[in-house]
Amino acid sequence: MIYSTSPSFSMSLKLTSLSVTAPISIDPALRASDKVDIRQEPEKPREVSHVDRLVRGIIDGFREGRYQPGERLVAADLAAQFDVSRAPVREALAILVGEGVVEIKKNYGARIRTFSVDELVEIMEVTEAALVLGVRKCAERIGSASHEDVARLDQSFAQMEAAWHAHDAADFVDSIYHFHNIINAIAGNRFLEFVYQRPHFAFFNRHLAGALPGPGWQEYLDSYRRVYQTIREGQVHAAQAAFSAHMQWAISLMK
Amino acid sequence: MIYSTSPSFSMSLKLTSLSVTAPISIDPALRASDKVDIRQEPEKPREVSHVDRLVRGIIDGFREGRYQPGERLVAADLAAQFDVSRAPVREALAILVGEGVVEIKKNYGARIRTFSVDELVEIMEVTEAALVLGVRKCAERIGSASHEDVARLDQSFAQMEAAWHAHDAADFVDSIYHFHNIINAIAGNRFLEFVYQRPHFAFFNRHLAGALPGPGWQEYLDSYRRVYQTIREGQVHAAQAAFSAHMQWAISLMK
DNA sequence: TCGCAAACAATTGCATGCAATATACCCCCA
DNA sequence: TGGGGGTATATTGCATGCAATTGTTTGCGA
Repeated sequence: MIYSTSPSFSMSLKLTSLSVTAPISIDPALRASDKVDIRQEPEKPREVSHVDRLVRGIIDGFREGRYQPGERLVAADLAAQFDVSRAPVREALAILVGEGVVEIKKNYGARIRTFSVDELVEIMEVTEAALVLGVRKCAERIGSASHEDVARLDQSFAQMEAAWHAHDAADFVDSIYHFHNIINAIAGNRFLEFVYQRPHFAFFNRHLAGALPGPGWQEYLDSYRRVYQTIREGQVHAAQAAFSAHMQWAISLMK
Repeated sequence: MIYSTSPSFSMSLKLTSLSVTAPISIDPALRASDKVDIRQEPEKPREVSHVDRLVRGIIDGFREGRYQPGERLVAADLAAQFDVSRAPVREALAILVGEGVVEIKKNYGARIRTFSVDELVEIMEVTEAALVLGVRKCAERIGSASHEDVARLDQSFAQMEAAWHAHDAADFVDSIYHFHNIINAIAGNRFLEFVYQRPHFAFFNRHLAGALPGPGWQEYLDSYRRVYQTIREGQVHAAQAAFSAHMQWAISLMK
């Protein structure tokens, strides 16, 4: 079967690789919709395009602190850093502009966007609105979820606790992002997964770390423990309420 | 004041032009956040890049039926159609891939994505979750909204009614999209505006038109009238409930 | 007639080059 | 010393070219 490496699959792979951020890897099989001859594609060594590498690399670079918010990004420099020409760099930057992650100033360069507190609050509100859907549907479906999914949820919350105990705000925010990705996956709404995995959500999420290790550090984990436990117990309404309350509290804290 | 055409503004303009779709034009002044010397920028004849034109042109082409879902898009052809080289075409396609609007098959061409009913349902659920935030905050703030904003809301609903009476599903869906954009603007959450104006929402929204002029055509407008009226009266909870109920009803209709 | 394989054509992915232009620097002058 | 103007520089935006790779077609054999 030479055509097992179906082209539509390679594309859907590309799509996820564009939207997903470093530590989170979503099973590609989840995304494949129409074609049926989809499997893990063992032979191909995951050939990603330069554009994919660049988009990931730039976002990861930001997440890992290599690029600072507001920092100037010059296409030629990036091309040199990633050892490619400026054409794919420009395509990657175009994607990131569309994502709202970078701005391009003509004849000057791109730069990573910054956000005011007001903007972060607004982002939080929208994030809450979207994620509460995932929390609700996840709690509804946790009873019929696979053992692997439940285990991943447990493990993810454990990671969150670990990051919290280590007082590592960046890791903590990352683990929350990861936690919600698993919730969204169990919720079974692929579009929610897709939206939340868009670079701008991952990117904006990272921005929140800056405002985080504030006075409510203790409360933050407690809230998420409530969300986690009510989800595990399938208490749909309680989970939803716990999550919304947490987000509203976090928002009020930011102001 | 020679620096009135501030660079950050030209960028935010570019961003909106990337994300907004044809018939909907959001007042750029709404988007300008930090800098204050923002005005309609009268001297500059709105110089858009080729990439912007292409992104808009392709999405509009889809919205207006020029490109069909699943249709093959060849970069060289698009370059000829828009009278540019393939470089900006590739950048535009890269953006649209990131948006989930097109897929690119290597050495074959791009094509406009199609969606199953299941996927459309999932999209509707996320859309509801996001838009209900706008409906709520709009109802909260309608009392202190400017006369212009209220007038735009009224006018938008009138347009919706007109499209409905003309039995034009595409126009009707467009006017709903427009209606929600105004609601989001009044709601005052710019990130919600930004997210909802992303090409993939505009694009997905258009897909819904195909499933629309079904059995509940009458009910559809009635629902939105309830949403509109309760918003106008500032009945926060009722508006929220009316909108959610409508969406749930629409979703159940699709299954 | 059907299956299969090899050659062909078409298309993408990427590199490179050049013109337009915004920014930054420097020098001059007050 | 501070401000203003002109030049130089740096960077983008876009066009073009080429190689790699895929889809398609055609021809051959069973």
